[in-house]
Amino acid sequence: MKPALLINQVVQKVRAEGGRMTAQRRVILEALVAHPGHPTADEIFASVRRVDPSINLSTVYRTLRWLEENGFVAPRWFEDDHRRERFDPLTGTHTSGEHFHFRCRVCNRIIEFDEPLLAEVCAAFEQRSGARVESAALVLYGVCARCR
Amino acid sequence: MKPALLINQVVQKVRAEGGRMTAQRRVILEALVAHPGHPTADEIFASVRRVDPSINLSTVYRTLRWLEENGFVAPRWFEDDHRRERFDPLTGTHTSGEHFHFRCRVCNRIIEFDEPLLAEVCAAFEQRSGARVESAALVLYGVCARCR
DNA sequence: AAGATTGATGCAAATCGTTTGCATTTAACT
DNA sequence: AGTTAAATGCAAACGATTTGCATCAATCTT
Repeated sequence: MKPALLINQVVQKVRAEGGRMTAQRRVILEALVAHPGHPTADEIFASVRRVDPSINLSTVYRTLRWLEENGFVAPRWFEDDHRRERFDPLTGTHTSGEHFHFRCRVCNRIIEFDEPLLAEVCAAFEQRSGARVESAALVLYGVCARCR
Repeated sequence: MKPALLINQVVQKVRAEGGRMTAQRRVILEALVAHPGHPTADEIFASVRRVDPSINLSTVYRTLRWLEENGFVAPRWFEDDHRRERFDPLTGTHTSGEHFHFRCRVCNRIIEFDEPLLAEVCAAFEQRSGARVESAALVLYGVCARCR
């Protein structure tokens, strides 16, 4: 459903920026790709440590920030643990403003969906208010099918 | 449009809970009522200090938490400064799940709206996924009419 | 293939918003 | 007025993220 973010693309971009493809970055990327859903920095850190225990948390953060700045992941926050940043690997299958999240309060899983009505909601608001809408974040909270 | 949260109601609730109506709480409440939009704790703190410079920031937090637990305000986070908690005075004019926010990235103002389509979006998602939706948070980001 | 260059790392300390423990104050009861 | 427990002020703790800096190592040079 959601094709994995391709490591090759990242390598290419790193080099294009005059950066270096380090062992740490490779491990972090692999952890991110392998992770289902929207991991936090220390979930990634935990995976990464199993492969190379010498990797530091700040390296994980720096790598995730780099990925964010270069459009490979997007930061997300959800109302329950709103302080922990979560990283949403971007795949190009849906662009920002066109998809939303559902978070199950039982299993904490996050489900991603496209929602055509959302565009209408934005358009309606623009008309009514005179504002220009540039992006939208919709999060639904509840209990997923599996947990009911 | 948005009727102010009534101090009398709070006083009533405080007493019902066996609590005390202190001078500090009164000042904080007045600051909150006087504040347009969705202030942060230290915006409230700043207002409050002008009236009584001896009030402490932790008292502001404790009071806001109490208001939150008793349904007088709701906590909100927006993507730009996602770390700062904002306090949304609840008025009973619209209930949770039925209203959303627009945030202007120029003036940082937050505009609140009801949006009937949102209920449809939730219903559509429930049908499609089998999940039960309990609440929804929709935030639009862009430039408001005044700032264009 | 060895050396130079400079970007990335590990570590520890800093940051920022929010919370907490505790001794003291004070609102509301008697 | 005196009692008592809730609320305060203060300072210290917190948890997630960031930063400065000395060191390490990918890539470029030769």
